[in-house]
Amino acid sequence: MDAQIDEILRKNQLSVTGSRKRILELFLMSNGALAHGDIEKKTGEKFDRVTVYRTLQTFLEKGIIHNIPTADNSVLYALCKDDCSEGHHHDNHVHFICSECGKTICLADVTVPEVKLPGGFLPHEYQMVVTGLCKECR
Amino acid sequence: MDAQIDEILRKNQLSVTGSRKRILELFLMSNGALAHGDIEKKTGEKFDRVTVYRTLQTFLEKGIIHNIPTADNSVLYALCKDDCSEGHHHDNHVHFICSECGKTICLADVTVPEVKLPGGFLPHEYQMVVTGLCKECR
DNA sequence: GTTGGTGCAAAAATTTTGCAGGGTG
DNA sequence: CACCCTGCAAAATTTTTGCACCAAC
Repeated sequence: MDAQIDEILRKNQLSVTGSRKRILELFLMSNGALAHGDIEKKTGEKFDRVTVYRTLQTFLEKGIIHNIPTADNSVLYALCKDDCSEGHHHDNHVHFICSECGKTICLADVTVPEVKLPGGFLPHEYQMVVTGLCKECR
Repeated sequence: MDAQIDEILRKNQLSVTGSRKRILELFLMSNGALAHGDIEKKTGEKFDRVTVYRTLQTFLEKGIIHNIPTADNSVLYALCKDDCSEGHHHDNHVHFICSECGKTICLADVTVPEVKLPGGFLPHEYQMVVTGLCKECR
């Protein structure tokens, strides 16, 4: 795990620092989406709030994580797949939001279907969000 | 138009007030999604910022509008179709967000394709957001 | 007249920015 | 050692809450 973290950071030309390692570790462990608040809690507020903001921003720019839309418009981040390059996400799986427990789940196996757009539109990224009840809450 | 607005408000057991009429009118005219900031601008700041917040909140609860998740996690609202009842939305058309001019366009003719979910998930609403360049900006 | 909505003020929460010190490569 | 990252402080922005007044029914 530790080696994996280092590799991800180095591959993106980022210096390996404590906060980056820890936050990246959280994403690898959680296997889901994290909010800014989650990260603060899970690190035990060991890092400055500002550092968390900047680290997330950096990860976003490098394409290590992406942000995902949620039902209540809070800000959630999730790990990108390996084939995300800088500024270019191929993260077109479906996100499921449970309206009961509020959890956001990445349905990695469900790919976003292609849609035909009216002429003139130049699509760049597709996102799909399904809301409903998850396994536990139904 | 004015009669239509009154009817919508009355149908939802809301008193007909200036701000509600104006904000609802904006949604009917825009035929697309509006951000909180858009509304403040388009009303010429005639109404208190707080009133706008509360009006939007009320409309949300009544199911007159719904919020749209966007790629950059800004908060957008759009009118619900007629068959939206309270807390029950069937607004499954595609939203297009232009990354150049920032406009959000409802592609009413493009329906969201059905996707197969893994067992256990009980879907309620499908939303799809496409980002890219619109006709004017490409 | 009663109920509910609005505006104002203030507080709370979230996010951004500047700068000096410290860790990384 | 040069550079980038972090923490602290402060500012800017966004959202929420309380209360008195006014408008809608």
